[in-house]
Amino acid sequence: MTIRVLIVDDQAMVRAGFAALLAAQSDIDVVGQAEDGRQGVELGRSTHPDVVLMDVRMPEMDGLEAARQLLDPPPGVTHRPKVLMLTTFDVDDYVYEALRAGASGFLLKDAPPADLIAAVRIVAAGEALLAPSVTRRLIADFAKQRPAQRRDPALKLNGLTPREAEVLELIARGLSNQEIAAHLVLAEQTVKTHIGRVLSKLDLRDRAQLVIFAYEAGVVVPGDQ
Amino acid sequence: MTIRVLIVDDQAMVRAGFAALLAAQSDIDVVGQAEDGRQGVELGRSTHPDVVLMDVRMPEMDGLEAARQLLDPPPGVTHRPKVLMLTTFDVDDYVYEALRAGASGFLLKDAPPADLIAAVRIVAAGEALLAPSVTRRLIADFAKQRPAQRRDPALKLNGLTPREAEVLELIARGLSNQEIAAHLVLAEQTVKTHIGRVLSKLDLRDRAQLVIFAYEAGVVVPGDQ
DNA sequence: CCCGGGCTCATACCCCGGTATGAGTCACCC
DNA sequence: GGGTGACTCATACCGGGGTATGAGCCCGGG
Repeated sequence: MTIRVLIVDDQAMVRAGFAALLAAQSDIDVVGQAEDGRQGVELGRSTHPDVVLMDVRMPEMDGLEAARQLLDPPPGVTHRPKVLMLTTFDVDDYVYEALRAGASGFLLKDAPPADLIAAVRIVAAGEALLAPSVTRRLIADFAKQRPAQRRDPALKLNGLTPREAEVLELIARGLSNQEIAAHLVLAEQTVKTHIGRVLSKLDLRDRAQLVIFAYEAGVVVPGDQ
Repeated sequence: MTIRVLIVDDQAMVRAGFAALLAAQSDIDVVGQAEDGRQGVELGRSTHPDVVLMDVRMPEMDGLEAARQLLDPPPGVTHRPKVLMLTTFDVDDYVYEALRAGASGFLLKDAPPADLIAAVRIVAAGEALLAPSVTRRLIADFAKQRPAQRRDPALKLNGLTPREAEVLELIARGLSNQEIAAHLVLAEQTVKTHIGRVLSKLDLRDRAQLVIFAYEAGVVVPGDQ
């Protein structure tokens, strides 16, 4: 079972180098080469590679956009290759863009050839791999935006009772007082009472500020419903 | 300049294996071995290693807690080693805990010896490195919680006008209509008009849901004020 | 030139949300 | 047994928020 690889890079010499390197592996087939993003997307659709080596900076359509199109195909297109991004420069925002788009890896072109080959195999296997400097950034970012967020029952809900915390979460989900009452099988007034206490305990004004607090305190987290 | 390494693992054979492997490298010194977390923290403080190889599961004090203590030292202790977590099992929540605590890497013990050696060097150099399966999880998580968030001027604010977007952000900061009016030098009614249009465009009900939308869409981000 | 969209504002209405006050039940603890 | 705190609910008030309607201003584009 050979790994089908598509190489997308605007520099002919780079393409040739990678192609030669990879084609020399018995388990890897280079099924195509493209010199810009647009062509890369086309070839990606027609040659259905397992792995696309994608340069970041390219004329016509950059690697990020091309990766997005390959990874989020229009209805009808079923094939989704793995994308391994490559860059000459020591990264920056590109990385995050690429990862958000669903890329499986991010390597610097100055990596040892053996690393590149290993990377292709890893990515083809459904795993992922990043250049060490990229990994460091990602971890730092990850740690920063969720600083040692202990998941204990009691967050830092300044002395909220369980019931109050429950109400707070429902508010942060966008429910009205009536809906909360229905949800918890309570009278609407009871809900109001709880909310009143929460507001005073947290020193806030209205439910909009409660929602803000919930997000900032990690009671709810963007993207989990 | 040799790399000073401390090995923390409850299995004597594992310690011996790693020690032999690493000590054979000319640029690596094994400066100590510990068989549980508590001892690991002690030795970490006294032998000031550059890199700590830390097993996750251990009696007495697990690797996570030990890593936390080494990476977030009490006042007075200035030394902060890099921590490279090791595990036998294919990971889970441990990973996230470890990364939040500031670990520089996470490897599976079944990785090739050459990988372990390379990892020590990478981590010592201030970079980071993860096992491919871990990398995949981290990326997936990263991509999920910030889904393809285009950073262009226009987010995905379903056709909001600039003014409307501005109002939305102020709502997401917790301001009342009056305060928004004052802030933008407008009549309160004008603010209401804008909000009304935003609500209908986004198909939402009230300002609380607007706040939720703002966080989910990345108009505002937890922890940036 | 006129048309449309973005922005502004007024008047008027209604209801949800938040406040105030008081009170009843239950569980737990000294 | 009395006290405390969590939870429940009622009645009553009112002000902010959201809706509806209509209108004027300015700008850029057909």
